[in-house]
Amino acid sequence: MDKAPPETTNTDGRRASHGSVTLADVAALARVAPITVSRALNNPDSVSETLRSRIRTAVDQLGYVPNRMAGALASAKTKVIPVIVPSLSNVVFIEVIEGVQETLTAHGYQLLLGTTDYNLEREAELVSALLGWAPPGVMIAGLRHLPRTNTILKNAGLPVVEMMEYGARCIDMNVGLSHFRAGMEMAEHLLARGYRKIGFVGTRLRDDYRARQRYDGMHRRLLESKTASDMLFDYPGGGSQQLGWNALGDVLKTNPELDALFFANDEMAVGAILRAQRDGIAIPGRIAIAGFNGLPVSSLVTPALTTIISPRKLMGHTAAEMLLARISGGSPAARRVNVGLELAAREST
Amino acid sequence: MDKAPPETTNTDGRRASHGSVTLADVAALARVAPITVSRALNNPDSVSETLRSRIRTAVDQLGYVPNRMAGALASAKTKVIPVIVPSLSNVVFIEVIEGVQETLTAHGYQLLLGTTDYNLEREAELVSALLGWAPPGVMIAGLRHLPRTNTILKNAGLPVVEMMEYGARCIDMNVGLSHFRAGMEMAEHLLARGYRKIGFVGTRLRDDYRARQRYDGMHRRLLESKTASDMLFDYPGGGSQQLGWNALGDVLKTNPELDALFFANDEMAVGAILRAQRDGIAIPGRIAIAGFNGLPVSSLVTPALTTIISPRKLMGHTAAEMLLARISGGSPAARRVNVGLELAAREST
DNA sequence: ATGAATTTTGATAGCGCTACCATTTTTCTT
DNA sequence: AAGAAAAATGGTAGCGCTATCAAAATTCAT
Repeated sequence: MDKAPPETTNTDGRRASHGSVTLADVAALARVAPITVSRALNNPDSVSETLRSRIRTAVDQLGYVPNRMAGALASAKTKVIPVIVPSLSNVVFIEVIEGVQETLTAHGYQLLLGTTDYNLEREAELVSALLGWAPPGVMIAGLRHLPRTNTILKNAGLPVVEMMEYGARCIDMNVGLSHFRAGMEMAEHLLARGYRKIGFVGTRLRDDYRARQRYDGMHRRLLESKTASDMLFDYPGGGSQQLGWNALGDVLKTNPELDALFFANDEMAVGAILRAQRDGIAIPGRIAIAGFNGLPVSSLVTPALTTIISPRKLMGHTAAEMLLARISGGSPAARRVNVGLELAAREST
Repeated sequence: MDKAPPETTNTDGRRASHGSVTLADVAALARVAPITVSRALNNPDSVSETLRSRIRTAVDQLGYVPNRMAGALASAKTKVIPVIVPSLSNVVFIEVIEGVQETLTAHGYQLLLGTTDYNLEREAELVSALLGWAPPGVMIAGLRHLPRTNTILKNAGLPVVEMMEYGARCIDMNVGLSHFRAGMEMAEHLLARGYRKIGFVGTRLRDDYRARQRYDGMHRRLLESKTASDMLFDYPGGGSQQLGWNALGDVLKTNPELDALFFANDEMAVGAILRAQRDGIAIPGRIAIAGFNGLPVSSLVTPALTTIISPRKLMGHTAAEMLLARISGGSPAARRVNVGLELAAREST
């Protein structure tokens, strides 16, 4: 905080980055070689106490901030990890990111965020662009990508974790849960409670193929039962509470024969419950409602929402830990982890 | 996708970053000078059509991904912008980030995410660390930082936008709203509806000083009125629906004389409403409830929640636009923007 | 005390890219 | 057609840091 130069450009007119205080300046002030300063900062134990403290003083005095670019370029190592998710509007991704962030931060890594808006083309571009940062690993949502994306990631030869869904084939590592199975379990539950005409309400199902997998799971189980049938409702727009609110009205009007609705997520399901409350529609009397995710709100609404709880933060933690394990040369406990799911049977069904 | 080398290390045993295909390789294949490839990629118009297509072919054939570190080091420019927020558990920050992300992405910038967990010490470290990426600008939540943080940011001499709150003194640019005013307006509203004993329910108010400012605003207005009084409740933990749910019970038991509760955010307020619904507590008959933020759910609960709507995504967009304007040399329309707020008087009061 | 093993420090040479200026080629002017 | 202006291309020299190996200083063993 003493004599940081106000100008961003050097006096000689040549390029300069930010504070313009370089490692060499520190070295000069501390009367040591630049490489020693580098060591003192990155590997303190390899420098004697004397020099270390002299260097620390110089660093503080000059307000030196290491240029990560230069360091990364020289060592071909960074501590920035791209995390690629479809969207930030969905709480689910947020919580996974949170888990990832917590673990990464604890190990001194930074998170470089990319969103694809469920567009695989954009995902491919993003992966390419982010690889330009020479990251030590990549975290990405989903198992389905363009062939191009798979190729790029495989060729990059770095640790990759695919998150959110669990499946047989992954690029490198995989942490998630089976959405197909989630759908089956919910179908099982609804059948057990006597529902026979079940609607699945989702949004943008062509893009959100994980929600679609839940539908497929449900559909399969209902087919097996031979006594029940389903109906698929696909709305445009994000899976918000407002959408669930609207959907309940629509569906009841156009398909009064339905006796249960399985929503693609808790947000929508909660919206539907709030609508039912407002309009005096009996749940589960008139129609049963189920969701997916196990958001905290699901247990607070009346009636409490039947849902499938997914361990989102755990997923983030696990994924980050696996990645870090691989980065530091070791191998993770397992290359594929199914974090599982838990059906919470509550009042709404 | 042709001949990407499987190894990460060079044959000569020296360091290599990722794909190891460099600009020089592309140049060799296209039979031009490296600098021409650089130009073809960064400033296509300055290269003839002939060479440009020859270079593009070479790039595709080799699967070349530019090394951003090297580029950034050489040009002292990056397209990565640090965004520093207290937490990801709060929807409010997410929506601002979303807005920021949309605008930044549209201009080819990347978002480097940092969270402080409401810890100013950590914030200072984060700022320092992120400046090491020589970013062209910085976005940070809040106007209150450690003196050290202010110094670092000012000395860095780059565009800085402070978001979320609007105030007189900012490091460089500021986009937000006045939380003090929000508190006053809510007090005004509650007074107008005849409430006189008002509780403010928040969490971690020492850290979340913006919530505290809302309380201060309310307190001031109530003092002026001379007829009303307030009471402050400060809970530990995050401001979740569950916490609002619990708080309603606590507060009614220990302070039955209260006739209104102003929650620090909509999440808590909605939790309280859901609890009231479940327990048959009349709102606003027994007690009025108000929130802050204007989350979509606030208008879906019964009774609909009175709240103050803050334009969060707009804040993110505006902030990002101002920053980009400054980065590209221009100056933003204004250095300080008050995005304003809107009180939605609904059924819960 | 003396040579060997160990620790600490330094000199050198890039990492992959772009700024800067010089050179060549093309287009324009009269 | 000859020279001037403009456009396209290239050579050189770093950006700030760290890997590698070499040298110096220290500690250890006998």
